[in-house]
Amino acid sequence: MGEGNTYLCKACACSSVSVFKSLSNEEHELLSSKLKCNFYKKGDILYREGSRITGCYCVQKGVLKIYKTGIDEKPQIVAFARPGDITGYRSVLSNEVACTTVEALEDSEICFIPSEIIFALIKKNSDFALSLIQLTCKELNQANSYIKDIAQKTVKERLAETLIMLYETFNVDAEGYITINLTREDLSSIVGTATESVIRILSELKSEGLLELKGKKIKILDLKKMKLISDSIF
Amino acid sequence: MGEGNTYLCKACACSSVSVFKSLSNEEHELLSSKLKCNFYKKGDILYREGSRITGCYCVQKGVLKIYKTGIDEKPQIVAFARPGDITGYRSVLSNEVACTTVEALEDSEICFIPSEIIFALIKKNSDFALSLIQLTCKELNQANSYIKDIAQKTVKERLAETLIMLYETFNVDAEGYITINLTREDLSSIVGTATESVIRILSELKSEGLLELKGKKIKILDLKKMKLISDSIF
DNA sequence: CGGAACTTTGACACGTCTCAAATGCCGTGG
DNA sequence: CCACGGCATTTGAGACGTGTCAAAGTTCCG
Repeated sequence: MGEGNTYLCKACACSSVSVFKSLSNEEHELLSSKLKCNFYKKGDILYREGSRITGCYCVQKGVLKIYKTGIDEKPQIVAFARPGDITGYRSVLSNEVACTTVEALEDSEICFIPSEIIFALIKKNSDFALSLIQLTCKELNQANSYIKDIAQKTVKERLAETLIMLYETFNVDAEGYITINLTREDLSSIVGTATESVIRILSELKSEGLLELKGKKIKILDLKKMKLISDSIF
Repeated sequence: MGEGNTYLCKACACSSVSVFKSLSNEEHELLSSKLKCNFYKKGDILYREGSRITGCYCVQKGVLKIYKTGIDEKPQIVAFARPGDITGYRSVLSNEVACTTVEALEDSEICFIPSEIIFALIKKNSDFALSLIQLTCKELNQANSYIKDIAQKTVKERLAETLIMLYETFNVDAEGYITINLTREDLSSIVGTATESVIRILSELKSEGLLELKGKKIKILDLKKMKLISDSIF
């Protein structure tokens, strides 16, 4: 729960990336002057499902996992947030309690943007409003696709799909391993399966020569075949 | 594929319900003057996944099913649209090809709203923009919830959940049967399972005294118990 | 009235989950 | 620095849910 020092953040990633690109100079000023950055340690919770939040969060540095809590407290990861991404805007804009829990996967640096600013910008700048709409539309479409996949694909196909998504979202380190530190349990919370199934299928994919495993680290050896599996083409 | 007569629609449901409630009188005028209504027969396709659409659709009368096409052309229903609902706005706003196919479940009357109007209204009226954002946020949250459910619940639990959703969305007729005509296959395309499983579990729920079945028609006898099942509490 | 589409039932195979136990890894505190 | 305890990972065995295929029955609609 620690949140370290708060400092004013003049020119953080938030103002240069993502939905804020349509802001005028003046509006950027307004935004920057109101931002507060915080440090979060790995495992810290930014906010919990059901709590009321008073602004949204823009990732400067680090990675967040965003999940809903299901049966028996089992989490279902619905998204990640990387530098440049914002989260919490849904609850802010709909003026409802948070519908997900957000947790830092690594030590992170996060800007807080008070609700008023968001609303003011929407009122002032219709391009910004449009950007926000397009952002939510894109996420909505991804969510619908995932519903289709999770309903129709096998666990192996979904795991392949998830690994490809992680590969494309987080890139790889010098050795070719995907640059994100997820436990097997985290993986199962994305794929929507049991942890043991993830483990078994990972080693199956390894024995088929498609993956290399080193502890938690995963390297995709044959992206093409992985895509075939993910697309149920075998 | 028939689309019947087109007529100008001065004061249709679209202008009184849903996201358009924040429009000024003047804007209502503008909107109404540009609307074109069409009739669609049961089974008609409004547009297909992958096609480019030039406006969005507002349901006056009837019901639409909205689905994505998956493995082996198997459809996955992601939403319905009833009178007052609009569809297609996602693709319009993101300026992308349609990400779903939309089909009339009954004979329907649908207004077409050209893209320009939508964009003009967003530019002019920030409250309208905000309404649109809130609409997409709500749908996004529902989609995320459904991801969690489909990943964690059994078919029986999801079927119960689906029936409750249909009950709450479409109400019941004089005899208490849910007012929507879905085939067992449609049901399986919502729940994300095989048609035979739907059939088996429906009759299981019937034999448990929770449902009454008359052809395609379904009556919920014990809503409370259905909710318990849906919530995995037995 | 006839044919097509939809529904139902049964048998069977397979994927996936659960539970249990063994092993490995890592950080904490002595 | 090492030993300990706890947590994550791995493996196995068995049960159960669900999907598939096939065939018969039913309903719907032209």
